[in-house]
Amino acid sequence: MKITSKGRYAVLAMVDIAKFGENTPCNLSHVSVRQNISLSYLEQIFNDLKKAKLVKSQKGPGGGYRLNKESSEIRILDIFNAIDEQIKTTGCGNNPKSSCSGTGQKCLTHNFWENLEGVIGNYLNSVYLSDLTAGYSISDERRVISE
Amino acid sequence: MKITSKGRYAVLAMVDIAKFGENTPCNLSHVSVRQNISLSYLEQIFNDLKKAKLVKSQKGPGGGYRLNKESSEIRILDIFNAIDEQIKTTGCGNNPKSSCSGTGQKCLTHNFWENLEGVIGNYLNSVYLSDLTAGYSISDERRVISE
DNA sequence: TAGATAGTTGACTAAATTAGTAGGTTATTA
DNA sequence: TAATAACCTACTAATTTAGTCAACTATCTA
Repeated sequence: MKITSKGRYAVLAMVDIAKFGENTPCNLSHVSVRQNISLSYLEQIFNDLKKAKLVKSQKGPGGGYRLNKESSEIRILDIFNAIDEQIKTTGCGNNPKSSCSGTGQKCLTHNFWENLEGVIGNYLNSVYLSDLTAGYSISDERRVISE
Repeated sequence: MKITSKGRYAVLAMVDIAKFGENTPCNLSHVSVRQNISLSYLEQIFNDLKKAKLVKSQKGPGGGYRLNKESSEIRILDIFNAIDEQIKTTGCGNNPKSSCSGTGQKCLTHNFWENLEGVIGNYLNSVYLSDLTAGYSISDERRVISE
């Protein structure tokens, strides 16, 4: 159960933009240095973010990226969707009608995995970019003591 | 944000064992056929499950695997831990003191990712194997409508 | 209008991980 | 003692990830 670096980077870079791009556009070289992410990789990510209209761009000197909405209107789930970071725990294909593991019917655990996806999705949908820039604290949620 | 097949298989196979192994040990060939999982792969998985004492084995003809506890005492998180399916969304190493992306300090999103891990962990910790054998329903939890 | 800046695009690739396969050994029981 | 089924280790093919590289286009400023 992991997140891809792309997903982590996308959220981190959006927080960076939200934080440093309030008055002036942020160019990716700066984001790259501040957050320690490869510039070329950032370019790919911002390509997706722009297509999803989460950011807008300005070419040329002094240009860069800015948020396209208030950070209080951008949900983390929006960022995940933009870069196609799917929340996918079931074994079946994208078609919701398709069966699990090619057996022609739902596997014994299908509903459970769907619920897990729901739990994760609900959470990502409930957190806004503005929550992160405000210094989201660990005490905001109970943590599980695993093991 | 995905689960590995190993993780999916482990939970599915445990449900299978819980369901079909009540009176007699389940041999993995049968599980393999019923759940459509490679036998050799199942063997590896059950090796881990046994080490974690979630199942016990019986060699020889008529042998197989059975649960080592009541299914109402086995949490899904236990299964994840047994096969080392980690819930890991932060970018930093295993050492909790280590920094994110080698910068020597926590990244801007660190707390958020930790919270996400907590949300997932709490959920997996709250569901028992017995919930799944009882026909866990999608209506047990609210689902998010994403996109 | 030249040159620098910064976004845009697409093709390519090394490394890591996943998802197995293959082949044998050991223990048990009928 | 033959069949069964767990146990164990090494290997590998495929996929995904996490980038790199190279070129192009738009825009601003001097």
